[in-house]
Amino acid sequence: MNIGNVSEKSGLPAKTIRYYEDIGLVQPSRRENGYRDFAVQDLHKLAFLGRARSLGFSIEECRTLLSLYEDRERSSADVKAIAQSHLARVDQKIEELQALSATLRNLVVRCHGDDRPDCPIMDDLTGSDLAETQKYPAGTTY
Amino acid sequence: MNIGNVSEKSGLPAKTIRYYEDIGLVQPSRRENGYRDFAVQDLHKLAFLGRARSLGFSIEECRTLLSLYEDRERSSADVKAIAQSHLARVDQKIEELQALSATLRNLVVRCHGDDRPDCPIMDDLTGSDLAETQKYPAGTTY
DNA sequence: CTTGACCTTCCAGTAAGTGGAAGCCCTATA
DNA sequence: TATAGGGCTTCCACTTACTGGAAGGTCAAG
Repeated sequence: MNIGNVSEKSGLPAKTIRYYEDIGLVQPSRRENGYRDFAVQDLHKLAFLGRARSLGFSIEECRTLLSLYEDRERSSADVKAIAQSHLARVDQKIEELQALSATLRNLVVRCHGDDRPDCPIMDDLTGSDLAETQKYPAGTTY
Repeated sequence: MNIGNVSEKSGLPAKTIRYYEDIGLVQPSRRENGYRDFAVQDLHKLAFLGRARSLGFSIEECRTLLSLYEDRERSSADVKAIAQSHLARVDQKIEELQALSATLRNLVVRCHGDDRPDCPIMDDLTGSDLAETQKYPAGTTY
């Protein structure tokens, strides 16, 4: 199979597939004319990678998952561990973004959004709602 | 003020401050010995940038916010627009991650996590829960 | 005079690709 | 048979927002 064919079937851009070869995730053979020649197994691997990436696994996690994928003796515990730590990262990120969202939303609703310069968002960014003494402790010189 | 001093006061690493100068966010003057010499206004700008970055605004948004910060005639509407579109992006990201989290969680709870190779997570990644005809439509040749 | 903390610049690397240029290869058609 | 097109190749640069490190100049203290 040529790369265009594999690209279409796997849903991955040809560029990405070449990149995956570069970093050793797939090793297609070559024809005499230099064209890559993908086996069905390569296509399966690439589809696997596409799905794993779409679930947010990092390339290095994908590499490990791929080796587990090819290991008939694997323990599901090893797979689960990777998924679990990824899930934890995702959930952590969600929490961070939710806190961020709350802060931003609060600023946005308090901003009039008119043609005057007064702006609680700017006030937050400039720290102008903090006491001067907190921003620049007494006795500070520059 | 030397960069170390500004770094400490703004909470930004010296490396980051130099980078911000590189991309034109601050323009400290130079002493005879080549050292950067930051004015109090520079410190304010850097603190502003630190806060804006911590709220997730991109560097380019920060650049715009900084110009609004320095514009006494600005409209709060301009500031609000930036914050609002950023908020929308954040909320969108949260939704994506929540969908992702749900999918991962579902896979994780269904995985026994023992020493056998059976694994719903792997099944998802390999698409083995899809009908073969869906994966490889009849008549497909490689 | 030396030591150590600061400061300087420049280069490289991060994650995971994406865009583009220059140049083969293959097939169909005029 | 010449040529046009589409597909394939490699290589380089760019993206975001820094971060690490090397090599070397500067400054104040002891």
